[in-house]
Amino acid sequence: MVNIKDVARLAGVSPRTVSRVINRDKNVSERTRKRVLQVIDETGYRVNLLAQSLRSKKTGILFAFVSEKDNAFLGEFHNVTIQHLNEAAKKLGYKMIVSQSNADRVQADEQDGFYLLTNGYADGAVIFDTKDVDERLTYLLEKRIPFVVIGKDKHHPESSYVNLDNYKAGFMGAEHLIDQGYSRIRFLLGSENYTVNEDRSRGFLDAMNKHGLKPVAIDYEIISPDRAYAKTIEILDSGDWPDAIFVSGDMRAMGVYHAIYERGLRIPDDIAVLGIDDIPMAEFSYPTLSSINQFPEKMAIEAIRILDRQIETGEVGQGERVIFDPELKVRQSTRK
Amino acid sequence: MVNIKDVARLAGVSPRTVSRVINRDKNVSERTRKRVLQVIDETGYRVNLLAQSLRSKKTGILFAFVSEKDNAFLGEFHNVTIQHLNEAAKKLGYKMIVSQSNADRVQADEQDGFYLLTNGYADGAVIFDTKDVDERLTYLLEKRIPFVVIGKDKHHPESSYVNLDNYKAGFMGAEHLIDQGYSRIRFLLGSENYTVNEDRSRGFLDAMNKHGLKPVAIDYEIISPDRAYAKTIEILDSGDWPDAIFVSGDMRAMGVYHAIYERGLRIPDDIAVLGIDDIPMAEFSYPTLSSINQFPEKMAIEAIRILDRQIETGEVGQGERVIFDPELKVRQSTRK
DNA sequence: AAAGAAATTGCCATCGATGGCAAAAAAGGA
DNA sequence: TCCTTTTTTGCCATCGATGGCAATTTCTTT
Repeated sequence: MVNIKDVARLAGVSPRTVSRVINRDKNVSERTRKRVLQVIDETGYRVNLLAQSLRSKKTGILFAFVSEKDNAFLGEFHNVTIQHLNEAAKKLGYKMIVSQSNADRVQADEQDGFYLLTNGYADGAVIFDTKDVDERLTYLLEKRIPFVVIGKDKHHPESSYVNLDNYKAGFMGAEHLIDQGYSRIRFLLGSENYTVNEDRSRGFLDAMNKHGLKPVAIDYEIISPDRAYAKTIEILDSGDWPDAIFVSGDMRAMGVYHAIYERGLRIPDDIAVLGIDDIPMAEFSYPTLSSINQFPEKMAIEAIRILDRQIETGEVGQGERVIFDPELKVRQSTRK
Repeated sequence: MVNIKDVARLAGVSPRTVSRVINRDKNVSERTRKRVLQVIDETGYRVNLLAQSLRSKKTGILFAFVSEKDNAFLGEFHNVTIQHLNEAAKKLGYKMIVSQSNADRVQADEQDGFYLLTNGYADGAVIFDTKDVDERLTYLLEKRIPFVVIGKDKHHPESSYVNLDNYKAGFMGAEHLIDQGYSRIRFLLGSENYTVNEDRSRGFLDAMNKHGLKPVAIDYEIISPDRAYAKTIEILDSGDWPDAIFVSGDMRAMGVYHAIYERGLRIPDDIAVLGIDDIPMAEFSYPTLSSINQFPEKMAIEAIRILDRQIETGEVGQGERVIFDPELKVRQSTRK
């Protein structure tokens, strides 16, 4: 592979001059610039990013970490948000990369994406869905490596995050269903030890209490459409039917739909369904799915902005936070 | 950030010795090893991967490139395959990273993932779904940068790929529907200029011809569940109903389902639906979705194996190919 | 205890690029 | 034309790690 010295030799200049041309330094005469550019073109020379980054102590790369479990959340919030993160990162001149990394694995094996971040391959990271206690965050704070959580980290006052007001989302969802006249409401949620879900369930329960209702149950570990399907079948076959199912994640709501259809029931007449995420499919399902919007684009933009600031100023651990208000989109699936 | 020299100084040895300890070189006395390890522990030293990779000319990193458009294929084949690629890569000691990169952008802007690959940030790449003509592949071949396509590249005899026999998949799907007694079949496909889709449609048409049938139509650009929904509504409202819809992508098949439900029709009695991918949801939908399996896990393993071989041996451009036979999973959605 | 073999450690150059500064070349002024 | 100023270019050191080899230390052996 041709390097800067080769180019320099072929162009009859010093490597330093080639470097200047590459970096658009104006202290280069037009004549040499042309010559160098031509050699670059002829040889197909590409600057070595490893060397550049080593020297400059900057990679211009940001990681987005998804946990292995998350990836099972196919087609939901993460995918959409990553799209937006990507765009936002580009706008600020960063390169965005997605990698898997599991919480609770600080001294992770070298294959884990987290290893790349801690060992200099990136300038910072966006971390999705941290667990109740996420050792990685403690580690990053200690090392002063920039990061932003998408979700909530209640354990470190210094960590920055961008989050939906999940308490409000849970509250709002329950109250909407109650408003519509539903009262035997079941709430399907992801893993219990994620703060996001903890908040949602608190909000949900508070709303139920406020109206003097008890939820039929809150079901955890509903982390995919097929789990949602299986759980709903189980619920319907138990005989003790709810009149509404509130489910965290629109894709999972589709699993709920199928179970309800399979048992010959109708939405929303027999059972209402309310989702969270408001993905495009919510509008293109039958019946159209009521859902709570998380504003993934706004979240992504804020996340990158915060990360960029940390990287630029070196001020890590300022505990900058942005909380979004959930927005309810009422469609057919909850209209009695 | 603490570096190898700091550790060396604190441990009272030379950097070279620290390096030996890090790399588990056995030519180090037990006493110094202990001392060095202790200093590493105390200081929290982490080896700088940029420096390591620059020196060794190896990063141990593989990219998986998804095009921006692909990401709209939420929750489908790509997501699952990436999971498997990740695992397979780990097994062979690589770190796997996902990035967006668009075909036809060789001299891409610096933010594009492709730039990272061509400029030394990775050892090789898995490229999804190349277009009919993908300049990137030409470029990588010329530069002798290892890559494997998941899909098919009919333009370069030297490029390696792992692929489903898409012709056969199209053929098999059509023939299954015909066997079941359907004859007015519509085929919904992604972008026309992807070789994958070209092959599927050829297979489909050949099967129809073989049985003396004409497809009602082949519809392209159906790249997401919502597009599938919209197209199906359009089809149903046109009055000229098909009796079966064959759709590339199970997630998109869900869009078809919703449109059919919305128009008050039943699956498979009024209209049959057949998907491709065989994602978990196929089994957990109502009715369960017949689908054609692409064997994402096997594909991922083969892809990584091929890539690893290229990297290890330096033999790039051998045109190694692995083609998988599609497997039809018959479920309720196509049983008359 | 001396000599030779084996184990351990350190020095230097290198991977590819660039910041800082000095040297060289070109331009401007009298 | 000579001197000063400005522009252009090059040298050297450095980012952090490691391969190759030489130097040193330790261990064997007689």
